[in-house]
Amino acid sequence: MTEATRRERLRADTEREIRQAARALLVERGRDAVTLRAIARELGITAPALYRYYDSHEALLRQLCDDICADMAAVLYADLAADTSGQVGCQVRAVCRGFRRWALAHPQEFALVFASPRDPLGADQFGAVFLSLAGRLIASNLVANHADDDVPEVLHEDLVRFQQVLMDAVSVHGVTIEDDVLNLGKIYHVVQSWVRLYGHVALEVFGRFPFAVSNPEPMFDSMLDQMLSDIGFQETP
Amino acid sequence: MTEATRRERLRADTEREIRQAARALLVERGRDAVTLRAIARELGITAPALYRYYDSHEALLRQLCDDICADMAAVLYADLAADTSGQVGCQVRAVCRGFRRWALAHPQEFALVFASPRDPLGADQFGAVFLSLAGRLIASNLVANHADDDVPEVLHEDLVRFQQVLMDAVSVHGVTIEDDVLNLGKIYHVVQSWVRLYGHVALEVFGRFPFAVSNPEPMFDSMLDQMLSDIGFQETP
DNA sequence: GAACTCTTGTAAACACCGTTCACTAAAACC
DNA sequence: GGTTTTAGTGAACGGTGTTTACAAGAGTTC
Repeated sequence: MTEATRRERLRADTEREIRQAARALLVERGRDAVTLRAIARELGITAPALYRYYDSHEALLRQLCDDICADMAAVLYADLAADTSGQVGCQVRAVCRGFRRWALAHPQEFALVFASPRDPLGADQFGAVFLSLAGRLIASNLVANHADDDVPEVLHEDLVRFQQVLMDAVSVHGVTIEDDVLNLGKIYHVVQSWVRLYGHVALEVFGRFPFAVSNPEPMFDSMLDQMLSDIGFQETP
Repeated sequence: MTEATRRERLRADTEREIRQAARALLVERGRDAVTLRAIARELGITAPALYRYYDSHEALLRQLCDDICADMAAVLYADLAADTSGQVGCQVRAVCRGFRRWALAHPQEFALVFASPRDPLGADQFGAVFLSLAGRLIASNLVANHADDDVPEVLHEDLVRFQQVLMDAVSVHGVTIEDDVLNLGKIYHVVQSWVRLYGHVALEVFGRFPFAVSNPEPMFDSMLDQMLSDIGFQETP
Protein backbone atom coordinates (compact mmCIF):
# COMPACT_ATOMS: atom_id res chain seq x y z
CA MET A 1 0.00 0.00 0.00
CA THR A 2 2.67 2.50 1.05
CA GLU A 3 4.43 1.89 -2.25
CA ALA A 4 6.19 5.26 -2.18
CA THR A 5 9.50 5.97 -3.78
CA ARG A 6 12.01 7.87 -1.73
CA ARG A 7 11.60 10.71 -4.18
CA GLU A 8 7.83 10.63 -3.83
CA ARG A 9 8.12 10.84 -0.08
CA LEU A 10 10.44 13.80 -0.25
CA ARG A 11 8.12 15.51 -2.69
CA ALA A 12 5.13 14.92 -0.43
CA ASP A 13 7.07 16.32 2.53
CA THR A 14 8.00 19.47 0.64
CA GLU A 15 4.45 19.97 -0.53
CA ARG A 16 3.23 19.65 3.04
CA GLU A 17 5.79 22.20 4.19
CA ILE A 18 4.68 24.58 1.47
CA ARG A 19 1.09 24.33 2.62
CA GLN A 20 2.03 24.80 6.25
CA ALA A 21 4.14 27.86 5.48
CA ALA A 22 1.39 29.37 3.32
CA ARG A 23 -1.15 28.79 6.05
CA ALA A 24 1.06 30.29 8.75
CA LEU A 25 1.66 33.40 6.65
CA LEU A 26 -2.06 33.82 6.02
CA VAL A 27 -2.91 33.46 9.70
CA GLU A 28 -0.14 35.63 11.06
CA ARG A 29 0.15 38.36 8.48
CA GLY A 30 -2.91 38.27 6.25
CA ARG A 31 -3.76 37.31 2.71
CA ASP A 32 -1.35 39.72 1.06
CA ALA A 33 1.55 38.19 2.96
CA VAL A 34 1.06 34.79 1.32
CA THR A 35 3.76 35.38 -1.21
CA LEU A 36 5.71 32.83 -3.22
CA ARG A 37 8.98 34.35 -2.12
CA ALA A 38 7.96 34.43 1.54
CA ILE A 39 6.93 30.77 1.42
CA ALA A 40 10.17 29.82 -0.30
CA ARG A 41 12.14 31.83 2.25
CA GLU A 42 10.46 29.85 5.01
CA LEU A 43 11.51 26.56 3.40
CA GLY A 44 15.03 27.76 2.64
CA ILE A 45 14.56 27.46 -1.11
CA THR A 46 14.04 29.96 -3.93
CA ALA A 47 10.71 31.12 -5.30
CA PRO A 48 10.89 29.53 -8.77
CA ALA A 49 11.27 26.12 -7.13
CA LEU A 50 7.65 26.39 -6.04
CA TYR A 51 6.63 26.19 -9.68
CA ARG A 52 7.61 22.50 -9.52
CA TYR A 53 4.63 22.08 -7.17
CA TYR A 54 2.07 24.66 -8.27
CA ASP A 55 1.35 26.21 -11.62
CA SER A 56 0.96 29.69 -10.24
CA HIS A 57 0.44 31.81 -7.16
CA GLU A 58 -3.27 31.60 -7.76
CA ALA A 59 -3.22 27.81 -7.90
CA LEU A 60 -1.40 27.73 -4.59
CA LEU A 61 -4.07 29.97 -3.05
CA ARG A 62 -6.74 27.63 -4.35
CA GLN A 63 -5.02 24.71 -2.69
CA LEU A 64 -4.83 26.78 0.48
CA CYS A 65 -8.60 27.26 0.34
CA ASP A 66 -9.14 23.54 0.02
CA ASP A 67 -6.90 22.85 2.99
CA ILE A 68 -8.76 25.38 5.08
CA CYS A 69 -12.10 23.84 4.17
CA ALA A 70 -10.87 20.37 5.03
CA ASP A 71 -9.50 21.52 8.38
CA MET A 72 -12.70 23.36 9.25
CA ALA A 73 -14.76 20.31 8.34
CA ALA A 74 -12.58 18.22 10.65
CA VAL A 75 -13.11 20.69 13.50
CA LEU A 76 -16.87 20.68 12.97
CA TYR A 77 -17.01 16.89 12.83
CA ALA A 78 -15.10 16.83 16.11
CA ASP A 79 -17.60 19.27 17.63
CA LEU A 80 -20.37 17.03 16.38
CA ALA A 81 -18.76 13.93 17.84
CA ALA A 82 -18.19 15.68 21.16
CA ASP A 83 -21.94 16.01 21.57
CA THR A 84 -23.11 12.88 23.32
CA SER A 85 -26.70 13.91 23.87
CA GLY A 86 -27.94 11.93 20.93
CA GLN A 87 -30.44 14.68 20.22
CA VAL A 88 -30.28 16.06 16.72
CA GLY A 89 -31.18 19.53 17.98
CA CYS A 90 -28.14 19.58 20.22
CA GLN A 91 -25.99 18.36 17.37
CA VAL A 92 -27.17 21.20 15.18
CA ARG A 93 -26.38 23.62 17.97
CA ALA A 94 -22.94 22.13 18.44
CA VAL A 95 -22.03 22.44 14.78
CA CYS A 96 -23.41 25.96 14.41
CA ARG A 97 -21.55 27.12 17.50
CA GLY A 98 -18.47 25.36 16.22
CA PHE A 99 -18.75 27.21 12.92
CA ARG A 100 -19.00 30.55 14.68
CA ARG A 101 -16.09 29.76 17.00
CA TRP A 102 -13.94 28.59 14.10
CA ALA A 103 -14.72 31.69 12.02
CA LEU A 104 -13.89 34.05 14.90
CA ALA A 105 -10.65 32.19 15.61
CA HIS A 106 -9.67 32.17 11.92
CA PRO A 107 -10.87 35.45 10.42
CA GLN A 108 -8.34 35.49 7.58
CA GLU A 109 -9.22 31.95 6.56
CA PHE A 110 -12.91 32.73 6.80
CA ALA A 111 -12.55 35.79 4.61
CA LEU A 112 -10.54 33.90 2.02
CA VAL A 113 -12.94 30.98 1.77
CA PHE A 114 -16.33 32.51 2.42
CA ALA A 115 -16.07 36.06 1.27
CA SER A 116 -14.12 36.24 -1.95
CA PRO A 117 -15.78 36.95 -5.27
CA ARG A 118 -14.12 33.96 -6.87
CA ASP A 119 -14.66 30.81 -8.84
CA PRO A 120 -16.62 27.81 -7.49
CA LEU A 121 -14.01 27.15 -4.78
CA GLY A 122 -13.70 24.04 -2.66
CA ALA A 123 -17.39 24.20 -1.95
CA ASP A 124 -17.48 20.42 -2.04
CA GLN A 125 -15.20 20.20 0.94
CA PHE A 126 -16.78 22.87 3.03
CA GLY A 127 -20.39 21.98 2.54
CA ALA A 128 -20.01 18.30 3.27
CA VAL A 129 -20.40 18.53 7.01
CA PHE A 130 -23.34 20.91 6.78
CA LEU A 131 -25.02 18.82 4.13
CA SER A 132 -24.56 15.66 6.09
CA LEU A 133 -25.91 17.21 9.24
CA ALA A 134 -28.78 18.93 7.51
CA GLY A 135 -29.71 15.66 5.86
CA ARG A 136 -29.66 13.81 9.15
CA LEU A 137 -31.65 16.58 10.76
CA ILE A 138 -34.35 16.32 8.17
CA ALA A 139 -34.29 12.52 8.16
CA SER A 140 -34.75 12.44 11.92
CA ASN A 141 -38.25 13.62 11.20
CA LEU A 142 -38.24 15.70 14.34
CA VAL A 143 -38.73 18.70 12.17
CA ALA A 144 -42.24 19.99 11.86
CA ASN A 145 -43.75 19.46 8.47
CA HIS A 146 -43.74 22.59 6.41
CA ALA A 147 -46.20 22.46 3.59
CA ASP A 148 -44.64 22.66 0.16
CA ASP A 149 -47.13 25.39 -0.60
CA ASP A 150 -45.09 27.76 1.56
CA VAL A 151 -42.28 27.86 -0.93
CA PRO A 152 -42.69 29.79 -4.17
CA GLU A 153 -43.14 27.65 -7.24
CA VAL A 154 -40.16 29.25 -8.95
CA LEU A 155 -37.91 27.69 -6.34
CA HIS A 156 -39.18 24.15 -6.73
CA GLU A 157 -36.75 23.17 -9.44
CA ASP A 158 -33.74 24.39 -7.47
CA LEU A 159 -34.95 22.86 -4.24
CA VAL A 160 -35.52 19.52 -5.91
CA ARG A 161 -31.92 19.63 -7.08
CA PHE A 162 -30.80 20.45 -3.56
CA GLN A 163 -32.99 17.63 -2.30
CA GLN A 164 -30.98 15.24 -4.45
CA VAL A 165 -27.71 16.70 -3.17
CA LEU A 166 -28.87 16.22 0.40
CA MET A 167 -30.00 12.65 -0.17
CA ASP A 168 -26.69 11.79 -1.77
CA ALA A 169 -24.81 13.39 1.12
CA VAL A 170 -26.78 11.39 3.64
CA SER A 171 -26.64 8.13 1.75
CA VAL A 172 -22.85 8.33 1.87
CA HIS A 173 -23.27 7.88 5.62
CA GLY A 174 -25.39 4.82 5.09
CA VAL A 175 -28.75 6.41 5.74
CA THR A 176 -31.53 6.46 3.20
CA ILE A 177 -34.56 8.70 3.33
CA GLU A 178 -37.93 8.43 1.75
CA ASP A 179 -38.89 11.22 -0.58
CA ASP A 180 -41.89 12.37 1.39
CA VAL A 181 -39.83 12.91 4.56
CA LEU A 182 -37.48 15.23 2.78
CA ASN A 183 -40.08 17.57 1.42
CA LEU A 184 -39.43 20.93 -0.15
CA GLY A 185 -40.78 22.94 2.75
CA LYS A 186 -38.14 21.52 5.07
CA ILE A 187 -35.38 22.00 2.57
CA TYR A 188 -36.36 25.59 2.11
CA HIS A 189 -36.09 26.22 5.82
CA VAL A 190 -32.68 24.60 5.94
CA VAL A 191 -31.49 27.04 3.30
CA GLN A 192 -32.98 29.92 5.26
CA SER A 193 -31.12 28.74 8.35
CA TRP A 194 -27.88 28.73 6.45
CA VAL A 195 -28.61 32.34 5.41
CA ARG A 196 -29.02 33.40 9.04
CA LEU A 197 -26.10 31.41 10.35
CA TYR A 198 -23.77 32.74 7.68
CA GLY A 199 -25.14 36.25 8.02
CA HIS A 200 -24.52 36.48 11.73
CA VAL A 201 -21.06 34.91 11.60
CA ALA A 202 -19.90 37.06 8.69
CA LEU A 203 -21.23 40.24 10.28
CA GLU A 204 -19.45 39.39 13.50
CA VAL A 205 -16.16 38.43 11.87
CA PHE A 206 -16.15 41.54 9.71
CA GLY A 207 -17.49 43.83 12.42
CA ARG A 208 -20.41 45.02 10.31
CA PHE A 209 -23.21 45.04 12.84
CA PRO A 210 -24.92 48.43 12.76
CA PHE A 211 -23.73 49.15 16.30
CA ALA A 212 -21.02 47.93 18.63
CA VAL A 213 -22.10 44.63 20.13
CA SER A 214 -20.13 44.16 23.32
CA ASN A 215 -20.90 40.47 23.67
CA PRO A 216 -22.28 38.88 20.51
CA GLU A 217 -22.40 35.32 21.84
CA PRO A 218 -25.80 35.56 23.52
CA MET A 219 -27.13 37.22 20.40
CA PHE A 220 -25.89 34.29 18.39
CA ASP A 221 -27.39 31.77 20.81
CA SER A 222 -30.64 33.66 20.76
CA MET A 223 -30.69 33.56 16.97
CA LEU A 224 -29.90 29.85 17.09
CA ASP A 225 -32.86 29.26 19.39
CA GLN A 226 -35.19 31.08 17.10
CA MET A 227 -33.72 29.35 14.07
CA LEU A 228 -34.30 25.91 15.53
CA SER A 229 -37.76 26.90 16.62
CA ASP A 230 -38.52 28.17 13.10
CA ILE A 231 -37.35 24.91 11.63
CA GLY A 232 -39.69 23.18 13.98
CA PHE A 233 -37.55 21.77 16.74
CA GLN A 234 -39.38 21.39 19.99
CA GLU A 235 -36.65 19.57 21.88
CA THR A 236 -35.53 21.28 25.04
CA PRO A 237 -31.80 21.30 25.60
CA MET B 1 -18.86 81.05 -1.49
CA THR B 2 -16.91 79.57 -4.39
CA GLU B 3 -13.76 81.20 -3.04
CA ALA B 4 -11.49 78.70 -4.75
CA THR B 5 -8.03 79.47 -5.95
CA ARG B 6 -7.11 78.29 -9.40
CA ARG B 7 -4.67 75.90 -7.74
CA GLU B 8 -7.35 74.59 -5.41
CA ARG B 9 -9.62 73.91 -8.32
CA LEU B 10 -6.93 72.02 -10.18
CA ARG B 11 -6.14 70.03 -7.09
CA ALA B 12 -9.77 69.11 -6.58
CA ASP B 13 -10.02 68.04 -10.20
CA THR B 14 -6.98 65.82 -9.94
CA GLU B 15 -8.25 64.26 -6.75
CA ARG B 16 -11.54 63.49 -8.41
CA GLU B 17 -9.73 61.91 -11.34
CA ILE B 18 -7.70 59.78 -8.96
CA ARG B 19 -10.84 58.49 -7.30
CA GLN B 20 -12.52 57.79 -10.61
CA ALA B 21 -9.49 55.90 -11.92
CA ALA B 22 -9.20 53.87 -8.72
CA ARG B 23 -12.88 53.01 -8.87
CA ALA B 24 -12.71 51.99 -12.52
CA LEU B 25 -9.74 49.73 -11.85
CA LEU B 26 -11.51 48.08 -8.91
CA VAL B 27 -14.65 47.47 -10.93
CA GLU B 28 -13.00 46.27 -14.10
CA ARG B 29 -10.03 44.32 -12.84
CA GLY B 30 -10.48 43.64 -9.14
CA ARG B 31 -9.04 44.82 -5.88
CA ASP B 32 -5.48 43.79 -6.66
CA ALA B 33 -5.49 45.92 -9.80
CA VAL B 34 -5.96 49.13 -7.83
CA THR B 35 -2.28 50.05 -7.77
CA LEU B 36 -0.75 53.46 -7.46
CA ARG B 37 1.14 53.04 -10.70
CA ALA B 38 -1.96 51.96 -12.62
CA ILE B 39 -3.90 54.95 -11.32
CA ALA B 40 -1.07 57.31 -12.18
CA ARG B 41 -0.78 55.76 -15.64
CA GLU B 42 -4.47 56.47 -16.19
CA LEU B 43 -3.97 60.15 -15.31
CA GLY B 44 -0.80 60.50 -17.34
CA ILE B 45 1.35 61.25 -14.31
CA THR B 46 3.87 59.27 -12.30
CA ALA B 47 3.16 57.22 -9.18
CA PRO B 48 5.02 59.35 -6.63
CA ALA B 49 2.83 62.31 -7.56
CA LEU B 50 -0.07 60.51 -5.89
CA TYR B 51 1.68 60.97 -2.56
CA ARG B 52 0.79 64.66 -2.81
CA TYR B 53 -2.83 63.54 -2.40
CA TYR B 54 -2.73 60.43 -0.22
CA ASP B 55 -0.32 59.31 2.46
CA SER B 56 -0.18 55.74 1.24
CA HIS B 57 -1.78 53.11 -0.91
CA GLU B 58 -3.80 52.01 2.08
CA ALA B 59 -5.12 55.53 2.70
CA LEU B 60 -6.24 55.69 -0.91
CA LEU B 61 -8.11 52.40 -0.50
CA ARG B 62 -9.81 53.77 2.60
CA GLN B 63 -10.96 56.79 0.63
CA LEU B 64 -12.20 54.42 -2.05
CA CYS B 65 -14.30 52.61 0.56
CA ASP B 66 -15.84 55.86 1.70
CA ASP B 67 -16.69 56.82 -1.87
CA ILE B 68 -18.32 53.46 -2.46
CA CYS B 69 -20.41 53.78 0.69
CA ALA B 70 -21.54 57.26 -0.25
CA ASP B 71 -22.49 56.17 -3.76
CA MET B 72 -24.39 53.17 -2.48
CA ALA B 73 -26.25 55.31 0.01
CA ALA B 74 -27.23 57.66 -2.80
CA VAL B 75 -28.55 54.75 -4.86
CA LEU B 76 -30.58 53.42 -1.94
CA TYR B 77 -32.01 56.85 -1.15
CA ALA B 78 -33.02 57.08 -4.78
CA ASP B 79 -34.71 53.69 -4.58
CA LEU B 80 -36.49 54.89 -1.48
CA ALA B 81 -37.61 58.09 -3.14
CA ALA B 82 -38.83 56.18 -6.19
CA ASP B 83 -41.36 54.38 -4.02
CA THR B 84 -44.47 56.51 -4.04
CA SER B 85 -46.74 54.11 -2.17
CA GLY B 86 -46.29 55.91 1.10
CA GLN B 87 -46.36 52.57 2.87
CA VAL B 88 -43.37 51.92 5.08
CA GLY B 89 -43.44 48.22 4.24
CA CYS B 90 -43.02 48.99 0.57
CA GLN B 91 -40.21 51.37 1.38
CA VAL B 92 -38.40 48.68 3.32
CA ARG B 93 -38.84 46.32 0.39
CA ALA B 94 -37.55 48.93 -2.03
CA VAL B 95 -34.40 49.58 -0.03
CA CYS B 96 -33.67 45.90 0.62
CA ARG B 97 -34.13 45.06 -3.04
CA GLY B 98 -31.99 48.03 -3.91
CA PHE B 99 -29.25 46.77 -1.61
CA ARG B 100 -29.30 43.35 -3.24
CA ARG B 101 -29.32 44.80 -6.74
CA TRP B 102 -26.46 47.14 -5.92
CA ALA B 103 -24.37 44.35 -4.38
CA LEU B 104 -24.89 42.06 -7.37
CA ALA B 105 -24.03 44.85 -9.78
CA HIS B 106 -20.94 45.83 -7.77
CA PRO B 107 -19.44 42.61 -6.38
CA GLN B 108 -15.92 43.99 -6.04
CA GLU B 109 -17.12 47.05 -4.18
CA PHE B 110 -19.34 44.93 -1.97
CA ALA B 111 -16.47 42.62 -1.08
CA LEU B 112 -14.17 45.52 -0.30
CA VAL B 113 -16.62 47.33 1.94
CA PHE B 114 -18.65 44.56 3.53
CA ALA B 115 -16.37 41.58 3.65
CA SER B 116 -12.90 42.66 4.64
CA PRO B 117 -11.43 41.90 8.04
CA ARG B 118 -10.44 45.52 8.51
CA ASP B 119 -10.66 48.52 10.74
CA PRO B 120 -13.95 50.30 11.54
CA LEU B 121 -14.36 51.49 7.93
CA GLY B 122 -16.78 54.09 6.68
CA ALA B 123 -19.53 52.45 8.65
CA ASP B 124 -21.00 55.86 9.34
CA GLN B 125 -21.65 56.43 5.69
CA PHE B 126 -23.03 53.04 4.85
CA GLY B 127 -25.30 52.58 7.81
CA ALA B 128 -26.97 55.96 7.59
CA VAL B 129 -29.64 55.01 5.11
CA PHE B 130 -30.44 51.77 6.90
CA LEU B 131 -30.55 53.43 10.27
CA SER B 132 -32.79 56.18 9.03
CA LEU B 133 -35.16 53.75 7.41
CA ALA B 134 -35.18 51.35 10.33
CA GLY B 135 -35.92 54.23 12.64
CA ARG B 136 -38.80 55.43 10.52
CA LEU B 137 -40.08 51.90 10.27
CA ILE B 138 -40.17 51.51 13.98
CA ALA B 139 -41.57 54.97 14.54
CA SER B 140 -44.40 54.29 12.12
CA ASN B 141 -45.72 51.96 14.79
CA LEU B 142 -47.01 49.57 12.18
CA VAL B 143 -44.73 46.99 13.65
CA ALA B 144 -46.28 44.51 16.02
CA ASN B 145 -45.17 44.97 19.57
CA HIS B 146 -42.58 42.46 20.58
CA ALA B 147 -42.29 42.07 24.30
CA ASP B 148 -38.95 43.03 25.72
CA ASP B 149 -38.96 39.69 27.49
CA ASP B 150 -38.20 37.98 24.20
CA VAL B 151 -34.69 39.37 24.10
CA PRO B 152 -32.06 37.94 26.44
CA GLU B 153 -31.09 40.21 29.31
CA VAL B 154 -27.44 40.16 28.30
CA LEU B 155 -28.36 42.01 25.13
CA HIS B 156 -30.27 44.82 26.83
CA GLU B 157 -27.28 47.06 27.32
CA ASP B 158 -26.21 46.80 23.68
CA LEU B 159 -29.72 47.23 22.39
CA VAL B 160 -30.24 50.31 24.51
CA ARG B 161 -27.14 51.76 22.94
CA PHE B 162 -28.46 50.91 19.49
CA GLN B 163 -31.78 52.43 20.49
CA GLN B 164 -29.99 55.71 21.07
CA VAL B 165 -28.20 55.44 17.73
CA LEU B 166 -31.52 54.88 15.99
CA MET B 167 -33.22 57.79 17.71
CA ASP B 168 -30.35 60.08 16.79
CA ALA B 169 -30.49 58.90 13.18
CA VAL B 170 -34.20 59.57 12.99
CA SER B 171 -34.09 62.88 14.79
CA VAL B 172 -31.69 64.13 12.13
CA HIS B 173 -34.63 63.79 9.75
CA GLY B 174 -36.78 65.86 12.06
CA VAL B 175 -38.77 63.02 13.57
CA THR B 176 -38.80 62.31 17.26
CA ILE B 177 -39.98 59.10 18.84
CA GLU B 178 -41.19 58.28 22.30
CA ASP B 179 -39.15 55.75 24.19
CA ASP B 180 -41.94 53.22 24.57
CA VAL B 181 -42.55 53.03 20.83
CA LEU B 182 -38.97 52.11 20.17
CA ASN B 183 -38.80 49.19 22.54
CA LEU B 184 -36.05 46.62 22.71
CA GLY B 185 -38.07 43.83 21.18
CA LYS B 186 -38.49 45.78 17.97
CA ILE B 187 -34.88 46.79 17.87
CA TYR B 188 -33.82 43.20 18.30
CA HIS B 189 -35.90 42.18 15.31
CA VAL B 190 -34.42 44.95 13.21
CA VAL B 191 -30.96 43.58 13.94
CA GLN B 192 -32.13 40.08 13.07
CA SER B 193 -33.47 41.39 9.78
CA TRP B 194 -30.13 42.91 8.97
CA VAL B 195 -28.53 39.52 9.65
CA ARG B 196 -30.81 37.82 7.14
CA LEU B 197 -30.59 40.56 4.53
CA TYR B 198 -26.81 40.65 4.70
CA GLY B 199 -26.58 36.86 4.83
CA HIS B 200 -28.59 36.33 1.69
CA VAL B 201 -26.90 39.08 -0.29
CA ALA B 202 -23.39 38.03 0.69
CA LEU B 203 -24.11 34.37 -0.06
CA GLU B 204 -25.46 35.32 -3.45
CA VAL B 205 -22.64 37.69 -4.33
CA PHE B 206 -20.00 35.19 -3.26
CA GLY B 207 -21.81 32.17 -4.67
CA ARG B 208 -21.82 30.31 -1.39
CA PHE B 209 -25.27 28.83 -1.33
CA PRO B 210 -25.03 25.10 -0.65
CA PHE B 211 -26.33 24.36 -4.14
CA ALA B 212 -26.64 26.12 -7.46
CA VAL B 213 -29.57 28.49 -7.31
CA SER B 214 -30.63 29.17 -10.86
CA ASN B 215 -32.78 32.19 -10.04
CA PRO B 216 -32.15 33.61 -6.57
CA GLU B 217 -34.48 36.58 -6.89
CA PRO B 218 -37.69 34.80 -5.86
CA MET B 219 -35.79 33.27 -2.97
CA PHE B 220 -34.77 36.75 -1.89
CA ASP B 221 -38.30 38.08 -2.23
CA SER B 222 -39.62 35.14 -0.31
CA MET B 223 -37.14 35.81 2.48
CA LEU B 224 -38.13 39.46 2.43
CA ASP B 225 -41.77 38.51 2.85
CA GLN B 226 -41.04 36.31 5.81
CA MET B 227 -38.72 38.93 7.28
CA LEU B 228 -41.38 41.62 7.12
CA SER B 229 -43.94 39.22 8.51
CA ASP B 230 -41.60 38.32 11.39
CA ILE B 231 -41.09 41.98 12.14
CA GLY B 232 -44.83 42.30 12.28
CA PHE B 233 -45.84 43.94 9.06
CA GLN B 234 -49.33 43.08 7.96
CA GLU B 235 -49.57 45.49 5.06
CA THR B 236 -50.36 43.86 1.75
CA PRO B 237 -48.31 45.19 -1.16
C1' DG C 1 29.50 0.53 -13.48
C1' DA C 2 28.49 3.67 -17.37
C1' DA C 3 25.06 6.14 -19.89
C1' DC C 4 20.79 7.94 -19.87
C1' DT C 5 16.48 10.28 -18.34
C1' DC C 6 13.71 12.55 -15.04
C1' DT C 7 13.28 15.51 -11.15
C1' DT C 8 14.31 19.25 -8.24
C1' DG C 9 16.54 22.86 -7.42
C1' DT C 10 19.34 27.41 -8.65
C1' DA C 11 20.58 32.10 -10.71
C1' DA C 12 19.54 35.68 -13.70
C1' DA C 13 16.40 38.38 -15.78
C1' DC C 14 11.86 40.94 -16.82
C1' DA C 15 8.16 43.71 -15.64
C1' DC C 16 5.52 45.23 -12.05
C1' DC C 17 4.62 46.95 -7.23
C1' DG C 18 4.83 50.69 -2.88
C1' DT C 19 7.72 54.10 -1.19
C1' DT C 20 11.51 57.64 -0.50
C1' DC C 21 14.34 61.35 -1.91
C1' DA C 22 16.50 65.01 -4.40
C1' DC C 23 15.19 68.07 -7.64
C1' DT C 24 12.52 71.31 -11.01
C1' DA C 25 9.22 74.38 -12.77
C1' DA C 26 5.35 76.84 -12.16
C1' DA C 27 1.91 79.14 -9.35
C1' DA C 28 0.88 82.16 -5.42
C1' DC C 29 2.19 85.57 -2.33
C1' DC C 30 4.36 89.86 -0.40
C1' DG D 1 10.91 91.04 -8.45
C1' DG D 2 12.06 87.98 -5.07
C1' DT D 3 10.36 84.39 -2.04
C1' DT D 4 7.68 80.61 -0.66
C1' DT D 5 4.52 76.92 -1.59
C1' DT D 6 3.06 73.35 -4.51
C1' DA D 7 2.64 69.59 -7.94
C1' DG D 8 5.11 67.23 -10.52
C1' DT D 9 9.54 64.32 -12.24
C1' DG D 10 13.22 60.68 -12.32
C1' DA D 11 16.13 57.63 -10.07
C1' DA D 12 16.56 54.37 -6.72
C1' DC D 13 15.50 50.50 -3.08
C1' DG D 14 13.55 46.34 -1.90
C1' DG D 15 9.62 43.67 -2.75
C1' DT D 16 6.48 40.81 -5.95
C1' DG D 17 5.00 36.83 -9.87
C1' DT D 18 6.93 34.51 -13.62
C1' DT D 19 10.10 32.66 -17.34
C1' DT D 20 14.24 30.81 -18.90
C1' DA D 21 18.59 28.46 -19.10
C1' DC D 22 21.22 25.64 -16.55
C1' DA D 23 23.24 22.37 -12.84
C1' DA D 24 23.22 18.50 -9.84
C1' DG D 25 21.35 14.57 -7.98
C1' DA D 26 18.08 10.25 -8.07
C1' DG D 27 16.35 6.49 -10.63
C1' DT D 28 16.60 3.56 -14.49
C1' DT D 29 18.60 0.80 -18.31
C1' DC D 30 21.97 -1.70 -20.50
